[in-house]
Amino acid sequence: MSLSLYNTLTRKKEEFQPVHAPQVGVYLCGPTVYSEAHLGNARGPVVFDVLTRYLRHLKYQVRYVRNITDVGHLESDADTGEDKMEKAARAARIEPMQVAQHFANRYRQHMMALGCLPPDIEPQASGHITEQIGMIEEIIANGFGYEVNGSVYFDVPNYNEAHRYGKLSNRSIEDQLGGTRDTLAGQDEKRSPLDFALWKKASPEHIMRWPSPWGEGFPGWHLECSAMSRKYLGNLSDIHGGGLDLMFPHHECEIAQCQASDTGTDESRVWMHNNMITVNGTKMSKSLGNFVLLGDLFQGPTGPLAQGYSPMVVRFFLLQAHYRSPVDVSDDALQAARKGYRKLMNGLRLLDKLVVGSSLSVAGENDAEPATDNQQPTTKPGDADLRKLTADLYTGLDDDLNTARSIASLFNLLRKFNTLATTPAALADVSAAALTEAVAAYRTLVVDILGLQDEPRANAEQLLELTLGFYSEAKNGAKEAKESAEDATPYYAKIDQIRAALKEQGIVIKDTKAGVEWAYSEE
RNA sequence: GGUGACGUGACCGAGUGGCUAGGUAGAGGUCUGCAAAACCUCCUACGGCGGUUCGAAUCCGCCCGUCACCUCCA
Repeated sequence: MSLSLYNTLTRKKEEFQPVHAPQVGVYLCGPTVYSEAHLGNARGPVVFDVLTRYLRHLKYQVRYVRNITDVGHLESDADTGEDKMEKAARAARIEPMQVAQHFANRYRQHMMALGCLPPDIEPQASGHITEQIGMIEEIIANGFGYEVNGSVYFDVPNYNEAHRYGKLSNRSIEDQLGGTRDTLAGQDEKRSPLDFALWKKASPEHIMRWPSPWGEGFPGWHLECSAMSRKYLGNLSDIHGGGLDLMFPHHECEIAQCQASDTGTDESRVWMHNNMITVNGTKMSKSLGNFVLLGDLFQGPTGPLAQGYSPMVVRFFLLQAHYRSPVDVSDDALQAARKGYRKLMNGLRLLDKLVVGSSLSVAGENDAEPATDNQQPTTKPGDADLRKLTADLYTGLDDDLNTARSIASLFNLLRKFNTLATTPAALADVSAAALTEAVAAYRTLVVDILGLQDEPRANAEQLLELTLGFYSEAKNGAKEAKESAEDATPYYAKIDQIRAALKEQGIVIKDTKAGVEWAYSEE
């Protein structure tokens, strides 16, 4: 079995072949940090987290790059003065970089909560202005860029002569010219409406600006990824990804920039695009205002949802669908996911008992029949079924990262585990080897690859209060018994038992006039 | 207008032409002091109309419907 991935560039599933095995370079277009991340923003990171986890499981040496775009993109072509970052900064009366830092911090928190391992490199666009300028110079030198009034544009028609602009999104420039909508303002500098900015001259009020050969300005909207991918993953990375809505123009422009610069490649061998998250069938987006912010979602009711859902439930929910399918958010769907997630976690907790139970039953078997051969049979009748279920775990993942199928396989294996746990006869029917293998595979897939962890639902202090409640009841019982001259011994026994049990946990009970209190033991 | 998806049982959601997806909900049962969990059984669908085929949810055509991108967007 080997991993195959759907490549947007070739429009088919391809067996994954690293450019330089065993190294694998993965790039995911990260957030523009001018606002809170919403659920839709989480899908790509979760999918790519599973992808990189799985690649590592397959023994590849992965370098995972996920950028932070902290150079604000302009609100529109027409708006030459203010960009998103500056707008947010002005609203909050702080530095644009403070805005970027704030939302980058929030983003990392949310991603961590969702179980996404931090990327190996998290480059910031603002820290790679030099690299971006260098790339622009190459593009100009190669005849695919031109300067006008301190701005530099990418010459799409000219580029299209030598290469094909639109190879990723399957568009032709004729179609795009024909279908151009209302002429946008601020386009007069461009030779063609299809051209896009590589460098923009900063207007006097523009705060985020850097010096360049063309004067003070800031880099274009697609350049940072091309420049940073090249810097950290070389001229040709293995996998480049993002949301479907980034395919055009963002990724298309990235490819053009790489081909037009000295990079001279498609930037990445495989291009992957995750589908959108929808609300009532419509794409969740900032502009439509139908978004669910991650911070709100984890906390409680928000937008179309009547209640909150924990990060792990959200992660499981996202992984229950294939990444190229749209996913619709609703309370019904999330609640169903929550139950499924908990079922999977209960299974995780069952695993240890299962192995212990197995060895015990094996020992008992041998004790009962000391005369029989002491050697454990290497295979038993139940092994075939168990091994089949185990092997099936990865068929989904191997097929274009189909987490939905692998999760279905997990539930099938879990049913088997539950049967084994409750049916000694069935347990005796499988060999320790097959069982150990199955248990390890389940745990590896759930924890290491899908990145699902048990979320503690019970609060330790609340559980302690509960215990202290029973303690108080025993105390009262003892008191009443004493007053009515009855035997209080059973109550004292219970009291002592609770005190001893808690003491083992490092907790001492203190009977005060105000009531029962506790403290950490100082011993 | 161009490009590209998608329409699966009560809900969510996989699906490589023939073999049970899975989760949730519902019904019945086993187990159980009660309950929960677990297990077993059931409900078992593929937008419509044609076509290809021994056989199609799966391939082809048309129609209906939904969505996405073409403008910042994961």
